[in-house]
Amino acid sequence: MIIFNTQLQPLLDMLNNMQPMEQALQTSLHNSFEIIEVPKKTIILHEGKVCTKVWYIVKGLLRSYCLVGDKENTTRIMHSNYLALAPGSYFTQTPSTESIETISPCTLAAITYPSMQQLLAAYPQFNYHNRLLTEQYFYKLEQRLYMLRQQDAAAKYAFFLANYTTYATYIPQKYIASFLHITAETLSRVRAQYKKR
Amino acid sequence: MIIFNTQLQPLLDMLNNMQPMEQALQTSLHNSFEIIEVPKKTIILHEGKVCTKVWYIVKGLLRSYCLVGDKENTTRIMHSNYLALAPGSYFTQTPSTESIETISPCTLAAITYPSMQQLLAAYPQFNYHNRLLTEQYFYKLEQRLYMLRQQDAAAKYAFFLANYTTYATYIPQKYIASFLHITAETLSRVRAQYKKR
DNA sequence: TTTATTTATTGACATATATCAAGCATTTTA
DNA sequence: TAAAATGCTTGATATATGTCAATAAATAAA
Repeated sequence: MIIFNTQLQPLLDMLNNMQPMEQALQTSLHNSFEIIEVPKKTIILHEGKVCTKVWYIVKGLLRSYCLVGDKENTTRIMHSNYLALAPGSYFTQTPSTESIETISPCTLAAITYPSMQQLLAAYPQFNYHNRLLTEQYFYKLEQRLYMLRQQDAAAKYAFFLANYTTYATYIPQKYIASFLHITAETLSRVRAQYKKR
Repeated sequence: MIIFNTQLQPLLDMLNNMQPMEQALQTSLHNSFEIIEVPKKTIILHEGKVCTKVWYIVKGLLRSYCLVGDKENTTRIMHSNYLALAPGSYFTQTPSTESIETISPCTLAAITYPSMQQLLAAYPQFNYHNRLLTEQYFYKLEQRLYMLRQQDAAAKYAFFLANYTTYATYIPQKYIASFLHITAETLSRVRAQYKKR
């Protein structure tokens, strides 16, 4: 096993864990990523633009959001060792309906759509990892739908806490609220109820 | 091009349209499906059971649903030329959290998980179709999330009408209501408002 | 067809959550 | 550090939607 002494190691570990990758693939993969440092509150993908990259989150928190009427809806909250992208836009290479923004200072590893396609073509084995990742994200997407189907605000927040425990503290409440599709005021009241017990 | 004079032709056409399939794959695929007739209100996948099949819908309407508290939530409405499955359960071959039920009498073409895996192993090309299908379903899943994020019941129903026009008439309202995560009474009132104009 | 069952509509009322507003707390900026 | 900006909390009130109930309509069964 090659050891790349970089911030990409957790990503390579995660992929090798799914199915060990041949060395050439690991090297190509490693060389395809560009590490970038991004300050807080930076929009890395603007609504209306095509999502031409996938960002592996080395460190930090991000969220994606879209406008519904005049309201901002947080659609995803993304943390380290997660891939950030706008799937609908990335898959079809058409304009995105959502934006992606950093919540905290982030270290990201970016790979372009063409690079990814090249890797998939050059290393058929890599399609397997790709498929498993898509399936994992599919599952998470289903979970978010299930969250919105909870009975009331308290149940939604309980669901959120159960699934985002580790990061909950670092995410501004207003984003959690818009993620749960409730107002910041309602979330504040729900939390006040929680504290009482 | 081979012509299979059966009810599977639309499925083969759809797949060939993505990327022409070699004849051996088309034949194997064709032979892997079993056509079944299912009456109305039949549960083809029970919650708690593993989803070991994918059903291609030749004719008819189905829905998937899950329980949230004591309420039944319709999670998907599926129509002809669509694949019915419980993705979370199928991908991981673990018990399903949702059931799948026919809304009308259906003609279905079923393929088992092992058969599908065999086809994917025997015909690497078929992985491409598989990936595109997954991406398409991913997109639809995102759409349903977006629907639930609409501002009010009227907006949700408008979204539904815009995306399910063709089938809207044939789906019992109570299922549409639970799909929109509103009560049947609220949906009835929203529709009454619509008619006024 | 006639009856029974299920589904849809409508009204009265209850309730959860949104909205608006003010004050407090925290973070950012100068 | 002070000032400004942003975010959170709490209260008063409005409103959309849920709940319950009764009736009508549509569908299924006898």
